[in-house]
Amino acid sequence: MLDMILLGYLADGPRSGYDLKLLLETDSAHFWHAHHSQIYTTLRRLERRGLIRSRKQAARGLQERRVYTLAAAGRDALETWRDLPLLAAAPPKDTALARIFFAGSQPARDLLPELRRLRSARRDRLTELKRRPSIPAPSDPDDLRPLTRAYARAVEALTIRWLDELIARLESTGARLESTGARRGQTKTKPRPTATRPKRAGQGRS
Amino acid sequence: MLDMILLGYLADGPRSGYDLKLLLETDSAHFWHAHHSQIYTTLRRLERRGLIRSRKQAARGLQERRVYTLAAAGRDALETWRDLPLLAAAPPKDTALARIFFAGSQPARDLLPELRRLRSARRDRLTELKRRPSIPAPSDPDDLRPLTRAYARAVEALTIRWLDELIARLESTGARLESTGARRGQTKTKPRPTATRPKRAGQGRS
DNA sequence: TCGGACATGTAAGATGTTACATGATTCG
DNA sequence: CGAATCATGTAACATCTTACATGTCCGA
Repeated sequence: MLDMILLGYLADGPRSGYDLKLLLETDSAHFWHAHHSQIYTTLRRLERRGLIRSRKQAARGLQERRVYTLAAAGRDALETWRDLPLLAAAPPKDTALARIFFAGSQPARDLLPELRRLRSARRDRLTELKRRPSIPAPSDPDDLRPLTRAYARAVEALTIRWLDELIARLESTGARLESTGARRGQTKTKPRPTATRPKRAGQGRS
Repeated sequence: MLDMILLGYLADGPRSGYDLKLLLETDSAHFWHAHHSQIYTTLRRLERRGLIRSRKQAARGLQERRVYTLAAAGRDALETWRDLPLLAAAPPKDTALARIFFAGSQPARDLLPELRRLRSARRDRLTELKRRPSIPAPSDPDDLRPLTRAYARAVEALTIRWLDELIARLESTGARLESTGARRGQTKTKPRPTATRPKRAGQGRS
């Protein structure tokens, strides 16, 4: 897949490895991620296979960079990929959800502060998605790229709402766990835990 | 991560590799995926490292199976994982979205049928998520597992809605490409000549 | 002159995919 | 009897992560 993403961007015009790294971090962060090490090695591999070509470019006042262009074989590969069935869609892998899924039980487990941090990170992601305009591409006449960003924004908003509900729920059912640790078993819901605004969770035991 | 998911399920009780494979395919398909080959090799690795133990179990009338149980070291590893910060959340990787992102431009590109197939697959996924009740786990007193499924359902619903809009949009702006070409196109600033339309685009009705 | 952005790489190891392989039991 | 489901594996390969490594240029 990374191959195709790199070829996809190179179809817009010549790009350096660094350019592509920045594009992945910004323009397409909502559907893919790669470390720079992987980007550079993948570019070299694509070049060895003749899908792209590179030349060194020493711009005045700038460090030397290696600029890649799409070769004919690369354009063909991209075409082939685009003709592939769109199905067999990405099996989702969400480590944060996995953590929540298996967070259960622990008596004094401090899941809540973690969830709040997660929510805040997701809010940042949403702001970032809203702030940065899509980079317009001539090869995207139907505005598919901005539309995928709109989708990503909607997913972020949904995620934040879900986290809100989850946090509210845990606050009401588990507030006492944060004050008195070390108790396990049937902890039934106390009628009045605290106000809707809980104090910050400190570690009571030493 | 797969390590932790397997340990997480083994914390509920003894399970065979096959059990875990089924759990991944059903119970946790909404946040993770693994092939059986990876599951079996990972279990062997976890056993070599002393995190889990296994014994062969030849049930009458059934093929022999190898049943794993969580060892003390495994329980510790799970605890450590649960204490890790929840952040640095899964960098999203969505191949379908990548395909749509880079689908642009091609004059007679048949994206629409593919999108319809994708939507239908997502609808199946949603039905599946609704149909199958969450497997109740004693180690999940706060119902976090069903709640992550509820989240996954909401994401599916959102995805389907987005695909609906996208399809509608492409139908209206690109209808003339599929029909006889008589319709005037509006909206886009793209002066598209209706010239280079190939007759058939792949669906082999003879 | 120091830190941050620019810019590019290598290497080891972990993780994940695809293909190959085997064999039992159950149901129609 | 054949297909589906149960059940477990190996091997080759591709992909991805983490750490190490090296420099330049620009502004404060």
